[in-house]
Amino acid sequence: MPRTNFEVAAALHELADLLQINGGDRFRTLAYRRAGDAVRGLGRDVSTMTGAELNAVHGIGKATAGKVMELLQSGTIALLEELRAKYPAGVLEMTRLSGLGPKKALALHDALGVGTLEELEVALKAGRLRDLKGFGAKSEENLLRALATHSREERRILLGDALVVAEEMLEGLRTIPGVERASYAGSLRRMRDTIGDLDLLAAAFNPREVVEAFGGLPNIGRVLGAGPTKCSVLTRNGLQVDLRVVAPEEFGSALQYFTGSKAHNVKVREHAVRSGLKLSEYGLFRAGERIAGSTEEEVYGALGMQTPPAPMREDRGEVELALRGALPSLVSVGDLRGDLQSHSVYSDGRRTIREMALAAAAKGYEYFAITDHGRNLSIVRNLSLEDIERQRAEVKALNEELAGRIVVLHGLEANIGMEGELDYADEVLAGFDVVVASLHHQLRGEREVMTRRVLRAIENPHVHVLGHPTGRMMPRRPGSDLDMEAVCRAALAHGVALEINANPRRLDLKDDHAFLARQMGCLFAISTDAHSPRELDLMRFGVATAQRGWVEAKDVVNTWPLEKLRRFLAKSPVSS
DNA sequence: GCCGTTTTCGGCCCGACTGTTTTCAGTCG
Repeated sequence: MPRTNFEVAAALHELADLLQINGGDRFRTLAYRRAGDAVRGLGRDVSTMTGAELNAVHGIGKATAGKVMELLQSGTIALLEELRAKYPAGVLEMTRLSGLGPKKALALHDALGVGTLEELEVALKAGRLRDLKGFGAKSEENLLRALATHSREERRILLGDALVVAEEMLEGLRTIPGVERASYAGSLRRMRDTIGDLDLLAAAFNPREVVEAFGGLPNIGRVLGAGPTKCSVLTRNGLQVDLRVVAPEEFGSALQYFTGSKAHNVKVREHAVRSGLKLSEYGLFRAGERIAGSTEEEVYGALGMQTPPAPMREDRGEVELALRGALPSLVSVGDLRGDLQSHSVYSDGRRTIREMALAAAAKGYEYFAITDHGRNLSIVRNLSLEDIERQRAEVKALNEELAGRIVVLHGLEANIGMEGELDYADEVLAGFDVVVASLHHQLRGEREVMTRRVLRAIENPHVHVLGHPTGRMMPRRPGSDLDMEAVCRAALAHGVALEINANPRRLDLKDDHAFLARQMGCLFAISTDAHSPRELDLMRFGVATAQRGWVEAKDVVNTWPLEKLRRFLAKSPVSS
């Protein structure tokens, strides 16, 4: 039975797609698609919601709420089944081909009886499309190519990898004569955990020359296409990059447009229309006259709203808040005073505690926790009871040596066992300054089982932080199926902070979960889980994920001064 | 189907490109 937000959203999107093929009212189609987006970005678990609660969500009306309830209770939607019976799955799949939308896919189905990708290929090769109205030799060629590329599975790359490439390319772009400003846009600027392709934007008066010079930058593998103001290229490692060059007075509106998300843009443009204005990538216009465009702040300002930070732009209510001047003040990298998860040579880290501490001090941190693995994580070197004593002495000596520069906290990353038990007896756990409890093995259990394990760990009075809560590891390992609302409730009740692990392969809590936890009033720790000094720099990815969840600095325990953090670690009341 | 500092009815974002046409529908982002 479907229960995850992802599955419900997928069903609504499929319903929208099939209705579109069916040729119904296109706004009805749009409504289901928006409702699907709303479910996906819900933050809370849709299967725990009542019909009335669903109906209260913006973009979900009475009819859609009814369909979702039907899906949750019966396992499917009658209308969806009806449409599935009417159109072979292949028709829907055909619309995934680049250049083939619902209208043409249906035309192929009706005129030629084509109902699968294989049948389409046969028809194409037999030249049966050529004489069909609306198709020609060119469509034939394009569809054959689309079929060939379709079989390669969709590739998205990790945020961390994409950002490195983007910054490299921006650096190159800025050296091109005539380029006044340049930025990356799209899902990368919104800091999504994975990125499809890179969108770059430049401001210049000589777009043609810029486009040409861009194609010659060192890390470009192949130019896919180029026009007077834009081009698409493949980098040497196969990432597609789209560059668009605009006039400087259009840069802000273009950046706003290309940053998205699409849903955010639609919402903003609707507001513009209601205000008698027109917003496009070329600027904000009143009666054909540009009234804003050179910066995003100018554009949003002229619309009477605050500028939402890019990670918030997912149409989760940020437009409404920005219009009321009520955007939250999101946590930023500069707010952090320390890192609460890291590893040394005592477990699977690559450097000594001293080396790690010095690197943390160089970042300007006030405190820093070393949290090597406990003894039940047998796949890596871990802490024996003797190790713990040696480590404690080492930390004490280090704190004397580094007094005034940084405070080292003696921590542990405890492993959550099959029954929620941790590595050591209570009196051993009590000896650490900070205990992070994390799942590392047997992550694929049933939701009830996994949730029970995590809840037991949270209830342990010596645990301060729940580390990388779901254990996901992108791109392959999806993470445990947890009742995240129950986890948040327990964390709140027991004074446990939820980690937002900043490693780009984890980003766990992920954005949606952080959004939910923030709504429920939870506390967070944003930690790098660094295994080397360099990995301390990963912090910005954790912060970006927190921002996507609308997390504020006051909710993040490692933005607090050491004294306040110590009260939290002592499980004493923390005044704000 | 959804929604409301113009609206409980009548609207629903904007522009570019492509391939097929001969003025435009479909697709995409």
